[in-house]
Amino acid sequence: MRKDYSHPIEVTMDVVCGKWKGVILCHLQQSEVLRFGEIKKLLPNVSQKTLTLQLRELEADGLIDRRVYPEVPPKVEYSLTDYGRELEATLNLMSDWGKSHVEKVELNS
Amino acid sequence: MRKDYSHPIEVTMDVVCGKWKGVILCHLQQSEVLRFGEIKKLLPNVSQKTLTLQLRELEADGLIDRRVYPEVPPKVEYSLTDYGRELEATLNLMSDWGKSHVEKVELNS
DNA sequence: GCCCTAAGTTACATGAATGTACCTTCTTGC
DNA sequence: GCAAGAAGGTACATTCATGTAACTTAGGGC
Repeated sequence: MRKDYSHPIEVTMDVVCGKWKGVILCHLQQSEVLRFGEIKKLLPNVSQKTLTLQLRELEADGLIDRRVYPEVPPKVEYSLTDYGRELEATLNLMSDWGKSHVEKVELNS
Repeated sequence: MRKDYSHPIEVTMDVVCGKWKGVILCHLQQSEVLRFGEIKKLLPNVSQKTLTLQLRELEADGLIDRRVYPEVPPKVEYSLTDYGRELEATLNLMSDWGKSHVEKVELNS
């Protein structure tokens, strides 16, 4: 953990609020297992370095599992841990709210 | 709205992921109405400028209401909009997860 | 007349987060 | 023996979010 939190929600936000973390988690929810390259294709605008970093942080926080196959070329698979799956309901609510927010904003324009 | 989103969860994260926004929303959930100074006391480490900015952004996104009383010295009250209240369940889940994450991390140390 | 008050604003500085470009690895297919 | 492939690492640059410090406003209490 990183610092002093005055409210438990800050913990969750710290863990989830990277620029790409939410989307990564959502995709892992749907697909169970994804390789690095597959995730990269799903997020066309993320850079290699940043994607690696976001995945490492999610791993360090215990949300995802990283399985390396000692092959060449390399093969690395990512999946949600049980612990990460405990965020499923939250992530789904956030997606739903986001969808309705988009619709709301489009109505007013 | 700010940019192209590839997934609806990005919208919610954009709206909620300021450094102080989650906590502000949680406090407004509990207290109904808070003055600027009260919020500031609840977040002892936020700077004046940043707090103002976060509140303005939440207002612009329709989550909170800002009521100015034309008095001197000024009086400004903030409260959740109905729309902001639709995030209640999400915020509560996030708080719960955060609490259990803290407990989990403390066990391993 | 002067200071205090609450909720700002402004100009400037800093740091963290993210991006770009290029290097590495070893094996298989040609 | 050369290139391609997947998943990185590294050095450096840039951008974005926050922070600091000082100024503003106008009425009430002294």
